[in-house]
Amino acid sequence: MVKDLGFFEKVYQVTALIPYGRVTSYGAIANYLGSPKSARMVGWAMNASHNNPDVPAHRVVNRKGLLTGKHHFEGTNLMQQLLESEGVKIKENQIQDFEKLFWDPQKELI
DNA sequence: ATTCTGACGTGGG
DNA sequence: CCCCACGCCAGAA
Repeated sequence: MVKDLGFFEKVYQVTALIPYGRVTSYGAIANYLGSPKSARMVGWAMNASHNNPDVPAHRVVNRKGLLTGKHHFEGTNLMQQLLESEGVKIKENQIQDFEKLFWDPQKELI
């Protein structure tokens, strides 16, 4: 029996469900977890997601579709490369057509 | 226990 | 749209 999943674990679970080529925001995940005010914690969780290779942290950006966490990836544009390899267009750290690619767990993951 | 931090979000100007 | 200030809360030291 799995013990009570911590906040981080939950974040990983949801993040791992983000479809290929889609993106979501820290706030959306936090909202889905029932803590809309804990968006920062989602980012913090991403910071600790280095142990979880299954967590596509590059598909999580801030509410503007800006790659604010790219500096936490190796190199200077690994995050962008990963996204572009999935067909996501990025210009100046800004995801193009962010609204179209946005994946809201609360709506899609009923 | 206390203090600080942060890959955010919102509201006001 | 931009900029600024504040709240938020789990984890680390």
